[in-house]
Amino acid sequence: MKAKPVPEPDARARILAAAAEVFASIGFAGARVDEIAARAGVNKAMLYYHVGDKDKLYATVLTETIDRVPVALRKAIENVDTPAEKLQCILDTLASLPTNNPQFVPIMLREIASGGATLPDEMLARMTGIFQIVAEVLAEGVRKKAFRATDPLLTHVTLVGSMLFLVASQPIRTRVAKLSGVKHAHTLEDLARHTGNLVLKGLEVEKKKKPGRAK
Amino acid sequence: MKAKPVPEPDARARILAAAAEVFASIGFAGARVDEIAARAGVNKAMLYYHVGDKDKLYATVLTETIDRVPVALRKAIENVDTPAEKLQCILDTLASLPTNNPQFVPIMLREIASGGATLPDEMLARMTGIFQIVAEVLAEGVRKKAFRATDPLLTHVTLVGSMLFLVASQPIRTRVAKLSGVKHAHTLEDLARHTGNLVLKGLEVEKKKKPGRAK
DNA sequence: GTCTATATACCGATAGAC
DNA sequence: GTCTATCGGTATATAGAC
Repeated sequence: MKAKPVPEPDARARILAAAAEVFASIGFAGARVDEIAARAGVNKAMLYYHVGDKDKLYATVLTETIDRVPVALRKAIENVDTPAEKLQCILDTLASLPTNNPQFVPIMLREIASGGATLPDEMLARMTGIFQIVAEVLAEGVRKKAFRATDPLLTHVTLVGSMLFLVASQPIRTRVAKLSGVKHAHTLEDLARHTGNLVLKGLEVEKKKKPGRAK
Repeated sequence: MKAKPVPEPDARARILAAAAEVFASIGFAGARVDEIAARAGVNKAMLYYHVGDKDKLYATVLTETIDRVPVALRKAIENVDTPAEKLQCILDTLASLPTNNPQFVPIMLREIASGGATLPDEMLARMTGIFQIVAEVLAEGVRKKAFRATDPLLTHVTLVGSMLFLVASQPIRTRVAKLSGVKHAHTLEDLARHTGNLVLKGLEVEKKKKPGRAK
């Protein structure tokens, strides 16, 4: 094996990191290639040389950003026993995204807001990787009689969506809390625990009740 | 009282409606004033004459779009008895937003994604109107021993966030479902009921349990 | 591989005729 | 009130020297 074919070991990485920042904070249309280059400390022409045009830049950032999430989720639940604890671990991991992968949440929110209009099927397939993990845990929970049977896709979106929303709304929530004089100051762990307490209970099987009309 | 000072009864309204569409689908930075004018069927110069520049246009759309929501929520719960039913009504109303106020969800998602960086305090105060309603219902539920006491702001965001996310992700979810061969085809009512079943249970008071360590 | 300088296009905004 | 024509600014992208 020969030496790395990549020149300037980290120029490309710096460009992608800067691009992720800018795309996350102002979106694709608002992002300026000049600013990405400046933030990466490279000449704009070098940005085009190393990565490509703006579309290529965004696609690359999107791919790398999304792909890190299923990896983190798998790792988080691999040594956890019960399905309920696994879901809580998934929530904890999502809450930690701003620390480890700060661009994921805003970028994903914007993609959802535009209905994935510009997302190629291949990118959707990557997003499905996250759903697969949650779906597996839900199925395991149902199999072990810990969860009631729900629509996996809807439950996944409810769980992940509320978590992403909670995380993304952190800055706005802080301002709103200040304006209305409400207490705030929640850590990211607080958010995951609150969501867990609120949502996971809805998954529990009914212990002993009247038959009731089930759907 | 004299006749309407506004010329061309609906030109301004058509402009605002077109602007809402475009802002919702591609965001502020991506929106083109020319396209908004074209979609409204007015000359671009008239757009500037009737409404103002792009910033003014967006601020106007944002104000009108947000303000419609608390009104709809108040109306939805005014003749409803129990707090739990009120929350379900709120979810139903949020689920109906794509029908009555299609721009609200994508616009709000984008604002959250950018951390409200460009939102003036006055606009935040308007958003607080939605939170106030949910907070009132939550407080009523706690007072009537129907809900356990939770952090109102976090619970509000969890509830509304999961609902908005569910609604906004409808197009992407449809594509994902098709790609992974999962069943989909949910009506907006299905979404509200699913969220209600999942989240509202987490608010119920524990009937009879061991004291446990609270918080 | 690196950088300057520039081509090319587009977009927001308005001047000014009617 | 309405519209055409256009100005000025800015953005993406690349050509070409080193």
